[in-house]
Amino acid sequence: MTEDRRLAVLRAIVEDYVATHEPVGSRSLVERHSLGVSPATIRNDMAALEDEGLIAQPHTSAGRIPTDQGYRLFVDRLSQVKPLSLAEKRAIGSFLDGAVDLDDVMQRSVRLLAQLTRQVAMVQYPSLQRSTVRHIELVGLGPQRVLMVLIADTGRVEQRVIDINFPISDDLLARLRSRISEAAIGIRLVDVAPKVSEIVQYFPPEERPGVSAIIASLLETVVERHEERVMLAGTSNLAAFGEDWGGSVRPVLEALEEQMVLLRLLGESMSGDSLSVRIGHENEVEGLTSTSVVTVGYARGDEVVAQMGVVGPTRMDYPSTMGSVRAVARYVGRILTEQQ
Amino acid sequence: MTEDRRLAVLRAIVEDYVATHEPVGSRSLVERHSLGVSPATIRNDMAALEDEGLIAQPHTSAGRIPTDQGYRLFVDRLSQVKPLSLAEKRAIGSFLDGAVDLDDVMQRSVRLLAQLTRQVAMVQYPSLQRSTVRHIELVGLGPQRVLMVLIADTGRVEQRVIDINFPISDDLLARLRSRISEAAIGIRLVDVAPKVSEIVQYFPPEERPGVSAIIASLLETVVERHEERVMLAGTSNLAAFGEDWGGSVRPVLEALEEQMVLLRLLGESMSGDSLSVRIGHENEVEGLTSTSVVTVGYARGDEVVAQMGVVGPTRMDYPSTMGSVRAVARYVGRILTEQQ
DNA sequence: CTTGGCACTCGAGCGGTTGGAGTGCTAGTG
DNA sequence: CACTAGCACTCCAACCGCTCGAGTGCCAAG
Repeated sequence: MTEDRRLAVLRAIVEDYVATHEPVGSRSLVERHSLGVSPATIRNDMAALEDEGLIAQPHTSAGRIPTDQGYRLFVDRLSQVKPLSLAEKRAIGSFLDGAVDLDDVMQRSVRLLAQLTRQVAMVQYPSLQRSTVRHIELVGLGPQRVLMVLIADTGRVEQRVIDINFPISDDLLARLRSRISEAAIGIRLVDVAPKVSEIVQYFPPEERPGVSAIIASLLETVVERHEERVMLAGTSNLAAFGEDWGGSVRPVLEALEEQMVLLRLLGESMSGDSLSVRIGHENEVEGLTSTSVVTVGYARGDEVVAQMGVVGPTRMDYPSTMGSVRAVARYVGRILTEQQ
Repeated sequence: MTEDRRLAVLRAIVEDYVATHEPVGSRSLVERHSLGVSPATIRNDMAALEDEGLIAQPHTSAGRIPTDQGYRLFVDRLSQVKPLSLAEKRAIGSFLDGAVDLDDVMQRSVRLLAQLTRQVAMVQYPSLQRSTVRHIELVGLGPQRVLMVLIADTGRVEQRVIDINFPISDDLLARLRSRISEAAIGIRLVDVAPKVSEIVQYFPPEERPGVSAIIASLLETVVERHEERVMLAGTSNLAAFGEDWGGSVRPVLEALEEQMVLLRLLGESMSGDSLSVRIGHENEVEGLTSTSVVTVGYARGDEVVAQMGVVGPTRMDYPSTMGSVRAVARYVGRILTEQQ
């Protein structure tokens, strides 16, 4: 079937281009892959593929390179996620098993991911919103200053210093703490706001100003503000593919410096724990339109709590990258699940 | 005096080269700076400067560029720290004044510094060692798990989850907390270890295993481990001077990704609050031998608590850079001092 | 539908040439 | 003694023209 061969040609082009970073021509194609036809035939197929917008030539009389659409089709229909080698699996284990903290787990996994894929890795902290509250602590630091510490079941710890315009006694603080704990512990953070808001009414009027200041601050801090955190690693890998790759590294670095951008990259695919691949212009983030982003959710128990992934050139090795990302995500998921 | 003119020539060379990024020749030098002598004279001076190792030519019949030693002399004797413009001063104020947290202050200042200098900025958190303990909290998370929160007078908050092999009751935890507080609050962290170690003896033998586990963990965590933290910003500025600048960006990015390297960069000059400038090969860190590092300490009250600074190409505008770094450091110091 | 043949295109690489910027040196001047 | 003018020399950067090879598109034949 001729259509089949065309796809085989596309696959071959993608693979060769990813391997060599050079436009691939009809001759070298038949030499490397045993396609059983002559270069001329391949040329016809290539012309067809070019009409369909799957490949392109940088200039007349050069080989072809895949377009974003070409990669898309390759990823969707022509490739399979490549499982890691045994050595790589072991590497994951030995790299991550020593982690003591959630912070530690996050940091190790992002580094690991960068190292495995030789690209820029990002790992999002487990979402606060989706976690349940395990513990809340209020500590008086001074007459008008309170430290609030919140611990989620994922092991995430958020702290914040709150300044209030009303003096707060230790006694009040203790009562407040137990009220809040009562109302919030075991509850998912998304659902905390209404529950906690009510508790103002349990306090006598003269205490309410301080109480509601703290509560407001608590809600604002935890529910709205730095809600999601992202770690980054492997930016030096940018230099490697920046050299031969057309564009300059600058806009990419700039984009990656913005937390907001990272969150968008990771957030856009909050669809579950299946691999998400966005290729070239599919990324709406300015500056990253010639990169691809591979992300996947990782779970605690059977609930997806956040995303991790990598950013690399569109001509990356998708099967391997997807394999690495998925493997690390699963391992992190297991760690999170085990350490109840 | 002929020696004076030579130095003037060196200064002119440095200034021109920093401005244009191109080797500067005798003719253009006399044109741009009114030195009152002819190019030929300048050439003689240049030859002398070259003999002294202060300037060099990339190849015969090209202009001269300063050597590391040339910059050194320029910084030490030929330049003055350039005060910021009014607009810049205002920018610092409006940028930093809204900060709510220590985290916030750190993050804002590092970004500000990157923006002002257009280089890579680093800011170190106030040293734990040099801080005094303001508050210690122990919170039971489960039968064998404790969260420890430590707050320093600088506003720095460190938290850590500790796993112990002995069950710990809430009551014991409370007693332990008050003992530790008693022993540690108001004490500098460097001096905490001996004081806190003693308190094991106040507990009955059957409780000692758990107690000493917690204390050991506390000391290890706070005194030894991630002791110093550094934030980074402006890596995208690397790309800008990577383009025309000889070397590739890669090794620099790699070096900057290592916390340890950053700490060394900032730590090497813990000599006080005076500006430190390390030029080119004076940096012993591999990968940064063609960059310069400008750092300065910032103080809380009258004690230097940490360092901040920037990394840039050796051909940076030293007076301005030094001005910016110093100004931001002072402002941060003021913020830290005011918000007791 | 496939294939071999053929003319055509275009970029990369090479060598030679030129122009300009810059130097060092020497001899001359206040 | 310090400075200057002039001159010969060097060398890079840019330009030009050339060739070579890889690659294409098309056509006619199997």
